[in-house]
Amino acid sequence: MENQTTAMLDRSFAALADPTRRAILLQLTQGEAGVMELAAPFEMSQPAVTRHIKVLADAGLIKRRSQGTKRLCSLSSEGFENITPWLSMIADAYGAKYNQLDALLARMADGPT
Amino acid sequence: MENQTTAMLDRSFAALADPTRRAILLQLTQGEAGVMELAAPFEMSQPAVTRHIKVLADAGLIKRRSQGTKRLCSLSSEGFENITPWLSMIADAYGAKYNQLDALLARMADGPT
DNA sequence: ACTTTACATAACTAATCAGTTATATTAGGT
DNA sequence: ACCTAATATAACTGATTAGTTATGTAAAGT
Repeated sequence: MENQTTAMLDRSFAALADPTRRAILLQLTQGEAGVMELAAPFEMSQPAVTRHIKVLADAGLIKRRSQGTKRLCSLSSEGFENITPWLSMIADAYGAKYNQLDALLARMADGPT
Repeated sequence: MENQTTAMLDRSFAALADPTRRAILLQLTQGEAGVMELAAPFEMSQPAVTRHIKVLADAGLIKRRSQGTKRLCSLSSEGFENITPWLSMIADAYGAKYNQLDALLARMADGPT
C-alpha cells in the first residue's frame, strides 16, 4: 500500500539517476526536440533513447506532443515540483547551517505553473 | 571514461530513489542514530538496512562515526551539494517561469560547510 | 497506392539491485 | 578469558534495468 507521492518520488529520482537521461534533460533546456535529435549525441540505438524518454515522461520530468510524424519533447515542471518539497524537508533539518538549500526549496514551494 | 561528477550524480540520485533510504534520511533529521535504531521502523533484516546505509554513505548523503560498538549515522551535505548545482542548470532553463527553483539552487550554491 | 520518415513495441540478454539467511568481526561488560 | 551487543560481510535469489535487434505503426510526401 504505497502511496502515489512515494512512487512518484521513486520514479523522479530514479529517472535523474542516469547520465543519458540527465543529458537529455540538459539538451531540452535548449528547447523542444524530437526523438531523433535527442538521440543524435549518443552512441545508442533509437529504441534505447525512446525508452529513456518514456522513463522521463513517466517521472513527469518531460512532456510530449505530436507534430506530424514527430514526437516533440519538452521539459515539464511536474517532476521537479515533486522532488523539491521532499528535498526541503531534509533541508529544514540542516537548519541555519544549510539554509541555502532551505531557501531554494521555499522558493520552489511558491511554485509557478 | 566517465568523470567523478557524473558518477557521483548517479549515486546521489539513485540513493534518493528508494523509499527506505529516504525514510532513513528523514529519520536522521531528528539527529544521529545507530544502525539498530534506523532499522527499527522497517520490517526488514539488519543486513538490508546496513546496505541501504552504505548506499547513502557512498552517495555522500550521510556520514558515519564509531562510538564504542555503535556506528552512528548523520546527515552529510556533500551529496546534496552535488545534486543542487546540477538541478540549477535545469532550473535556469525554465527561466522566470520557474525561478523559484532557480533561487533555491542559487542559495545552495552559496553553500556552507 | 507506395515509400519514407519518425517513432513505438516486442522479445531477448547481461548486469545490477534489494532482499534473504548464515556467519564473521569488533568493542565493552563481567 | 568469555559473553553479548552492534554491526559487517558473504553467498545466494528473484526482480528490475539498460541495452540489443527485429518488426510494427502512423503521418507525409510523391
